[in-house]
This record gives sequence, structure tokens and C-alpha cells, in this order.
Amino acid sequence: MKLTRLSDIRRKELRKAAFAVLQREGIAGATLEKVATEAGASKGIVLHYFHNKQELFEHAMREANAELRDAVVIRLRHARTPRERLDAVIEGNFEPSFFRPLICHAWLSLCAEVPRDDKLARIQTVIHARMSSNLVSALKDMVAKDEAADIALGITALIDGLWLRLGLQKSGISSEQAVLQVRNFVAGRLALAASGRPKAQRQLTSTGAS
Amino acid sequence: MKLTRLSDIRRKELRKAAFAVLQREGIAGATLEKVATEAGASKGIVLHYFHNKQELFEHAMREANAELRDAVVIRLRHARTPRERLDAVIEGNFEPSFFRPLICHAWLSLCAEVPRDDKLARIQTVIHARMSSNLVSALKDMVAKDEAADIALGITALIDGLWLRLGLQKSGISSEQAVLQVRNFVAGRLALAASGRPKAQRQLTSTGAS
DNA sequence: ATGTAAATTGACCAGCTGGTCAATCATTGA
DNA sequence: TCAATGATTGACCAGCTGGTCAATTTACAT
Repeated sequence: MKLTRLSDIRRKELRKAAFAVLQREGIAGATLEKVATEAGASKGIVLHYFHNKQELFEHAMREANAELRDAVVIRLRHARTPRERLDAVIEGNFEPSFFRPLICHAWLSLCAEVPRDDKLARIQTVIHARMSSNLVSALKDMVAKDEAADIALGITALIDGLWLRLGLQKSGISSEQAVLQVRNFVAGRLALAASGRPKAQRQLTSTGAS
Repeated sequence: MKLTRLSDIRRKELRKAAFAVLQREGIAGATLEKVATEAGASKGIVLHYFHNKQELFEHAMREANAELRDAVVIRLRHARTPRERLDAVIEGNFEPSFFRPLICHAWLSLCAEVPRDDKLARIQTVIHARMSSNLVSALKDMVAKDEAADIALGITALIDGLWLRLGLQKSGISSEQAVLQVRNFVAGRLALAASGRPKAQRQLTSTGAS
């Protein structure tokens, strides 16, 4: 009854190596040979533990997300009030040790393949569902249910967008800036929800985007 | 004095073909042969008009962005008040004929290569600077200058995030939803700015994201 | 018409790709 | 001790890649 079988260790090493190569080379330049070298092994061993290239990178995406998820879960454990749960999700998603351009680059490369890889798409769906669920669970005590869902969608989009900025802009933003930006978004939307309108404004100032 | 030299026409065709292939195949699967076939030409002709593969896709990114930029510029031309200019930028970025998953997929693939292609990085910088400038120019009449910059950053990130959601989620969001989401963000932040604090809240509820 | 420059093709190449496979090497349980 | 199982390697392959190039066709100014 070994807690860590050798195969599990190797597989984890290879997943991490795959993600590391993705950071440097992008999806177009990430080859099995490079992953093997990164892990200090031969190409054959990679295909011994993973059925093919696609499967390897699917596991790399799972691995990377698991770390982010844990950052949120740990903070969520210490959260008591809805507000604290909200902050746990927000801060967890910008955990300074993860909120790094290189990690964003690798993540972007994986996201870019989502349309052509059903497994990757499924992982994305799960990630988003979990995030949405966490957020709505905290928000449902503060605003109406559908308003909560709408704000949650905004938060997830804003988080993704701030990550994107980190990866694409040379002088990327800091973890603190990002957290502050999301907190202000929430504060603004909550203020709006509290200030009268049962639902946030509809096309009052519309000039017709169809 | 021809308005459209043959070479310009070909180059435009090839840029569009490159972007179309990017939509289907992603950056990893986009080959010169496929681009040539998409354009109804031979591979040789692609390299006759573009020095190499990288240059081709750099021009593809410029081409795609130019269309989005024009959607904004046209709306901006009819805008009189700061509020209308704001809406012009927001609605332009979700122009229904462009706000499509396939376009997002191609765009994502290009963004994923930004870290390894200085020209792509430069284009991204220009795009973001233009967007930021447009937004701040409209916001500076409504709030303090640095608050305007901060809100503009939030808007750009939110727009990017909503695009990402469109591309990654099976049941993507609609153009109208996206516009509404950004409008509510702006309304919330403006309400916050007007309701007392000279600058949006700082770490009042912080639990320490370092 | 005719000569020149540009457009276009397809053959060609060396290098790399993901993936297979037979042959070793290491571990371990009995 | 020794068979058996799994780990690991490196040789090998067919197919595709970006890129070059000489040859041919087309367009056009004179």
C-alpha cells in the first residue's frame, strides 16, 4: 500500500515538465523531446506514461489548475462570512506565487487549444463551474439570486482579463492591483444593487449595438 | 497610380486566409500549405509575399485588429458626449458581427505567441494603448485622472475576459450581455467614485494577499 | 509586337515530428 | 535464486514542416 507509486511520481514529473516547456515554447513549440529533456528522461518514457501528446498536455492543464484551486480552497477554509469567502476566491486567484507572466503564457497556450480538444474544453467547463459556484454561494446572501449570477460572471471575466493583461503586457500588473481591481468591481456592483434598482440597469443609454 | 496594386490585393487575401486557418487549426496546426490552399494558391506564393511564416501571422493579427478598431472608430465618430464615447468603445468591442467564438479562437492563438514574438507584442501594446487612451479620454471628464486610468484598466480587462468566456465556454455569452456587463461595471465604479471616497477603496477588508 | 519585370508554380530539401518497437535494465515477490 | 513485471532506452520510421530555387507564365509599358 504505497502512498506514492513510482508511476505516480513519474507522471507528476512529466506533467510539470510539460507545463514548464509550455511556458518557454508555447503550444506550437512544445514537443515530446523537449518535455523529456526537461524532465531528464527520454522521449520514449513520456509515451510510456501518457498515451499520446494530447493526453500529456491535458494532464498538464489539470495539474496547473489543481494548484490554483488549492490556493483558493485553503483560503476558503479560513473564511467565515460571505464577504470573506468572496475575498478568498479573489485573492486565491491572484496568489502572488502563481500570478506570474510565465504561468499565464503556458495557460494561454492551453486555452488556445480548447476549441480543438474536447478534454481541455471539459476541464475549462469544470474550472468555470467551480469558480462560479464559489462566487454565487458567497453573493447569494448579499443580492438577489440572478443578480448574484450576473455579478459572478463579471468577476470571473474580470479575473481572466487581468490574467491576460499580466501575460500580454510587458509591464504587467501586480497581484495587489488585480485584487483591488476586482474588489472595486464587487463594491461598485453591490452599491448599484443596493441603491434602488432590483436589477442593474438595462439599455437606458443604449445607442443600439443591435 | 493604381489605388490597389495587385500585390496589395494578394497580401490582403493571404492575411485573411491566414486568419481563417488560425480559426480552424490554431497556431500549432496552422501551416503555410493550409494557408495557401485556403487562399486558393500555392505555398510558394505565400512566401513570395511574406518573408516567412512569422511575418505572415503578424500581418494577420494587424488585419484582424484593424477591423475591430474600425468598428470602434465608426461609432466614435457619431459620439458627442463623454458617455457616448464610452459606449462607442464598449459597443465597438462587442460588435455582433465580430464577437464570434471562431474569431476569439484565432485571436487567442495569436495572443499565445505574443511572449515569443516581439512584433506581436508590439501590436498588442499599441492595441492596448489605443483602447486605454479612448477610455481615459472619455472618463477624465467624469472622475479624477488616476481614477479614470484605473477604471479604464478595469474596462479593458473586463472586455478581454468576456471575449475569453465567449471562446472558452460552449454556451458563450451574447453581444448584448457583454455590453451590459461592461456598462454595469462602469456604472458601479462611477457610483463608487461619486459616493464620497476620492479614490476607490483601499485594503479596508483586506485579509492579506501579501 | 516585344521585352522586361512581376507573379506563380512545383519540385526539392534537410530537419524535425509524433509515435512504434524490440531490446535491455531494475525491482520485487515468492 | 529466479521468473516476471514494469521502467527505460535508443534506433527507427513515415509524414510533414518551413523554406529555397530554377523554370514558367502572366501582365504591362513602350
